[in-house]
Amino acid sequence: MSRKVTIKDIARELNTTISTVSRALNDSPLISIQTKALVKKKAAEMGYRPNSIARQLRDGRSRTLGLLVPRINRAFFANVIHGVESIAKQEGYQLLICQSNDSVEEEEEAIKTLREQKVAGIIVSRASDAIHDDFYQEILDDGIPLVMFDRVARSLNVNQVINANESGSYLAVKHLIQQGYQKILHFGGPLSINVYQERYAGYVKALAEAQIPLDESLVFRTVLTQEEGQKCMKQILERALSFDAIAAASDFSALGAYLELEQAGFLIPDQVGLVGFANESFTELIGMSSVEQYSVDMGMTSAKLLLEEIEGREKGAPQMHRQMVIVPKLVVRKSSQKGNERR
Amino acid sequence: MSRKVTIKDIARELNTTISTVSRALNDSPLISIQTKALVKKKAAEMGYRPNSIARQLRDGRSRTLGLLVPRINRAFFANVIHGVESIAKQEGYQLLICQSNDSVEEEEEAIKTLREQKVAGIIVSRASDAIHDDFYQEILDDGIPLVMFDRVARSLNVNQVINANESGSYLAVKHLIQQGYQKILHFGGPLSINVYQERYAGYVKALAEAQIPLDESLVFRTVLTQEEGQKCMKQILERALSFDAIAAASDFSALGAYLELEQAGFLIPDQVGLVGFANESFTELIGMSSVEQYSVDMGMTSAKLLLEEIEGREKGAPQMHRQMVIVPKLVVRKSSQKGNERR
DNA sequence: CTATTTTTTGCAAACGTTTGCAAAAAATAT
DNA sequence: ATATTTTTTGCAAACGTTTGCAAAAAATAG
Repeated sequence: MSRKVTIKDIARELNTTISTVSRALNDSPLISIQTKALVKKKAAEMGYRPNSIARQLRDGRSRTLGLLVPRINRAFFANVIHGVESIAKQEGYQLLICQSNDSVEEEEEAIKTLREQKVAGIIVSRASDAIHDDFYQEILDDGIPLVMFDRVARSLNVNQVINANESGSYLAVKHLIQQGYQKILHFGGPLSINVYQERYAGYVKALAEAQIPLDESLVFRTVLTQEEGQKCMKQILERALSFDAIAAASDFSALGAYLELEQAGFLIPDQVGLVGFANESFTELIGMSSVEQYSVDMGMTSAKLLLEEIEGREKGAPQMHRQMVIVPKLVVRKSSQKGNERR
Repeated sequence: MSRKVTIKDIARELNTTISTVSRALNDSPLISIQTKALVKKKAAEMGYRPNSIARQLRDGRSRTLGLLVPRINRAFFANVIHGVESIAKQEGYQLLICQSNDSVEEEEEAIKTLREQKVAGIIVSRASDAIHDDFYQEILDDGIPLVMFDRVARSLNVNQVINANESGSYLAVKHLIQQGYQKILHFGGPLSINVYQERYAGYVKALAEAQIPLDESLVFRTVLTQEEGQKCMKQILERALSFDAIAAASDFSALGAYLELEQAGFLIPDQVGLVGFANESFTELIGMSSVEQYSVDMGMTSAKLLLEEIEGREKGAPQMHRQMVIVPKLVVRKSSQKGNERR
């Protein structure tokens, strides 16, 4: 029935004008308490709901944040979303969530629609096949508040929230070495993505420190998904490559390897040590060591950073780009502890 | 620099009017191909981006769908979101995603903001502590296109996409019985939520069919999370309650039980059989039988239903409320197959 | 009781679109 | 050439808000 009640309707009922109604509902000091009460009562009575579209159009800003992730149904990103959402809600912002399905095209498409929606700012983690940064430079040039997290464009002067990936990976590999493993494989991702480049660097660093010569034939690129991990492991076994541990840049590829090894009858951790990355919830269940990334905090931090930027701009504060680095933690479980060396 | 380019700016540059520009950009047949080309070229050149806020205000409908789930970081819902998102994107709709954190208050709050955002329609799965339906009746009365999925209000005349929960649960329990288990516990949820009521009904039905008398002391309500499952299991063991299997209405509570049993030295499936519900990805890893719910399809179906409803209204088609029932599948794994009876 | 100040209200413009209707321009028919 | 039709363009209103400024009402001062 009462299709849509507007402030106009309320004004008519009350024999007053829309300005009065608007101000009353917004608790403007210009309005007497009596009228305020009157208006509010009538508004409630008539079932008035503010039209935020109209409001947004009127005053430019939209109180909606855009959030773009590679995939929603992955624990890491789901947790980040959760973190962002909690802060956004707290500050009265809506969230527009998109996924790029790890494709640059979809990523650019999503950004485009987010911009058309006039979001107040954007939080993004890049697709795994992203290469160039000019796209984001453009967003910055246009003055859209932006925060990148996890998979970022390091070269860009932009707010970013990242993991100390190198040190996380370093910790993992160092741990493997301390456990007595010698020939450690690395399952990594494309070096064009900061996180994989950095995790690789951590691997290299730990080996160097232990004076183990780097053997590039032990390094496998773009082994990130469970399928890829399993397939890669299978090929390695077929080729009878000699190794005794795997430091994976992804829990999923580690899982693939784990399943393949188990099926092939290898003993973990006695014959092969295994460490993943991200501490996805399944790792606990199968006793796989991994690197905790504090994903929820990452989301909360990203949201806070973005909101500060947005509000700073509104106040005309000097612009500033911050980089927050979250220090990860190695979670040691069974998969990387050789029985005879367990303390 | 070029803060925001509007059709007005384009019109000025081209010495024409906004109506022409608008029509040209929208490929109206009223405009000559030459002007269309001219306008489009200029628009691209000036970096014009349509302001969808203005567009939405102008023509009422918003091409944004509201999606409200209890929790984002849970595989089932993440997959549903994924499904909804794929259809929405395909049809050119945005998605506004909210979570209720399983609280009715937050749920109502979220619905309120979704309505203020003037979403074209809403897809919702209710909080686990939801009781009454009048809230949703109101939304229906206001003519907002609505689809409920999974946790729905069965009594309401509203579009719904649900699982055949009863038959899923029935299959699970029947399977346990066939495997030779006799004293089967049920870990359930509040009966005010359709899914738990129905899963309980399936449990009851399977027992009745096998002529096993129903023993209410074997039924535990509100054992849904991993923590609850673990705690409940612990108490059961302490009380030395006699049982040989568990049919859980949630994979998470089943997981809790699994861990507690394992810790207590019980053998699964030899001493205790276990079946969960939802087929969360971790179930495969630990070999736990479960009921597949086709979550991505559920999301896609919900989105399609909602879009049909929305477009039907625009065309003034007769209103209709559909109920889609997805038939679940029992996935049998190790946790419910007694060694000696394995075929 | 009038003059001044303070408080409260109303008018009207603006945000960026889309679109019905009228007007102008171009094309066709006489 | 003019009259008629068809194609293309422009004018102006509308969507529901917020807000600067002027006007009215109420309160205070003289």
